[in-house]
Amino acid sequence: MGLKIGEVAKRGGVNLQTIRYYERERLLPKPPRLSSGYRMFPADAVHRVRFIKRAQELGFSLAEIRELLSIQIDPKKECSDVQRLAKAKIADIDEKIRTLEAMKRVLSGLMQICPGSGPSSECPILESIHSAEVRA
Amino acid sequence: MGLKIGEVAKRGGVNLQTIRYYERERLLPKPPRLSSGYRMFPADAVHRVRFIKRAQELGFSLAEIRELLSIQIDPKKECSDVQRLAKAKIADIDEKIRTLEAMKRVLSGLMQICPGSGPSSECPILESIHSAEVRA
DNA sequence: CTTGACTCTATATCTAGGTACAGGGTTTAG
DNA sequence: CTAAACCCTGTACCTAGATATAGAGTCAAG
Repeated sequence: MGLKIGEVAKRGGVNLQTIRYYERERLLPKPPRLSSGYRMFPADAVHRVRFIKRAQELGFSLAEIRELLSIQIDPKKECSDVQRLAKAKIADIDEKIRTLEAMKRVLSGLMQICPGSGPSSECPILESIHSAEVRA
Repeated sequence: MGLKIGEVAKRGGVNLQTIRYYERERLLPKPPRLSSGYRMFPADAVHRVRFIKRAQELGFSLAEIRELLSIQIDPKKECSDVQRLAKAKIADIDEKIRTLEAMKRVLSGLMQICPGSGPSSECPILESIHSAEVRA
């Protein structure tokens, strides 16, 4: 019973080196070793790895994921701790979206005034970049 | 006539090392040197630096900015080349916004089902991350 | 003429999240 | 028994966009 590192990596859908990296970064607990020194992971290490990848997809950094994992494990921690992190992350996401929308507005505006032909030396897009400012 | 590197950095609003970095990365042309080896920049190097920072604010990478600059300088290049880059960049931005909105939807959904109190071991947010999937 | 501000090159460091390689030891199938 | 496939540690490398440091040379003011 127990999985060797290659199996955890394959089932978790990540590179083998990534498993060792997560262990170093304290995202996975240090597993017991065989007498040969081989790591033997409990089966739920695979779930842990997938949790990490899913949380990354949701925009959490590894540092934040480490915090989520510690909340999950610590029985003194509460749901509200998780909510706090989720709320902060939503605010982050909103901020990023606002910035991107501002960028898009500026670029779209420039596209409309550019004739799309003629020498680039007179291109209004290039001219405008000289004075463009993005604000979220 | 001509500016030393520190002056260009100060007026361009960037670190002095950044000027040398931009030169290495071919974002700024190699300036002539005094007999001492000091770089002497033409006055418009400052405009070039500001152009780079503005384009970064618009979401262009340094590689893309290098291309924008080459378009601007090459008299054979056309406005349409600039439009092509701007259009691609808008598509990039849209893609990023869609991804972020998908993340936000997932997180917001999780927030709503979480009671906000009780032990984290039963937190539906944590449980859901185990099966969450983000799609733009 | 000295001193402080400036510049030079080359190299190292940083963040974030990994990936790759070298040089070994172990396990398993045949 | 041997060879492939696996694992170990330690170290180096990668992207992107810079920033910092070391050690040396130069310039300008008083």
